[in-house]
Amino acid sequence: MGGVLEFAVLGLLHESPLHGYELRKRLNLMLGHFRAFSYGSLYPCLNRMEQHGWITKDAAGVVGPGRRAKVVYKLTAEGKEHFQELLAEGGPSQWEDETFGVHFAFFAQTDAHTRIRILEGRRNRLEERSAGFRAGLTRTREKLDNYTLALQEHGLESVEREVRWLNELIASERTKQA
Amino acid sequence: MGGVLEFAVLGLLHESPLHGYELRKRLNLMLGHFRAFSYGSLYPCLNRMEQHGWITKDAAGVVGPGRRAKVVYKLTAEGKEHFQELLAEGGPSQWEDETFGVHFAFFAQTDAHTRIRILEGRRNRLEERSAGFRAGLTRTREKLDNYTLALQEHGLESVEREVRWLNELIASERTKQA
DNA sequence: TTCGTCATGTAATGGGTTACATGATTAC
DNA sequence: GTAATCATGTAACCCATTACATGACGAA
Repeated sequence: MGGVLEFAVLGLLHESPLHGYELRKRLNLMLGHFRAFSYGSLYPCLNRMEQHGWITKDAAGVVGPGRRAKVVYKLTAEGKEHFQELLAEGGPSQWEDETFGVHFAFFAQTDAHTRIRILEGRRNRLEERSAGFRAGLTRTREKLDNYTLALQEHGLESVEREVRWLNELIASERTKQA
Repeated sequence: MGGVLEFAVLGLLHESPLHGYELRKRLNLMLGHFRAFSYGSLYPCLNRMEQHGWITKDAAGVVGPGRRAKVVYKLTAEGKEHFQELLAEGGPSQWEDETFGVHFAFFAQTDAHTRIRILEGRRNRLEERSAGFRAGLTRTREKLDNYTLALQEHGLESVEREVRWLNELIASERTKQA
């Protein structure tokens, strides 16, 4: 259960009902470089979500004999509630690489408190990581070959850059609050 | 088969024989933020590799009654050969996010030609991606909310930054060649 | 009439994680 | 003696991909 895909579907359907094909396009457009989902995971996921009662499948367009229905998925009341719960969580699972991006993409639907909680959690998580990087580098610098070293240093800089970005976002959230 | 883990194990055992626990530590140290592997994937992978004849399992230390052996894994001749083949590939599969880092970490064991081929492939792959980002941004900029926009822009900058890094590496490989 | 894109799905497979189970060795 | 870390594994599960199968609709 859980999973990024489910959350993203909930978020997109929250804006408007969609059918699977369109859903997938928006998903991959929105998540850009973070992830790309295939139909092989999307449709089964939609079915599971229907069984949970979070969405409904409605046939759209003409459904004659020998015609296949175009299926439009729509959030139910329970689905909306479930999405709100997930949105408000802001716990450690929202700080991971794969999940953070998706949660961030739906920040417009959250309150400032949750936003700041997630942004700070993410930043702290990354700061731990960069500390680990630095520790590893000072400990083993001379034992690493140039390529491994270059990789570690580039990784460290990437993390530090994301931390700066998060700090800017946090600051702007705070001034918005005030 | 294939997979990042297998390649990384081959690469580490190429340097020296190791037992599983140590292997995992080095793996996660070397790959830093890229990935982390658990024993639940490492040990089964080692078994598969043994069945392929790429590595051997040797008992190390005292093995008395009621004592468990410490198992040291070692590359076979076929294993070395297989690793060399994988190293020399430099095809599209080496340009992906998950694989590139691992291949890069073993660049010291490759020749300059392969290195440049992989670096350029990776750079081209990322340039396609950043072009896609830019296209998406100009097409949908006004339809996106501020958060989604911020995410896309940060993603774009990350990709552009990695492209610059790769260009520097490529340039330095070329001067080394000359 | 054929090509591209829209559209919906399933089956097989892959490659990993978590939680569990067990035991040895080291440092305090 | 006990806690931390070293050490080896298995079983159940998860979440995704690939390849496949099918078919509608619009434009050239």
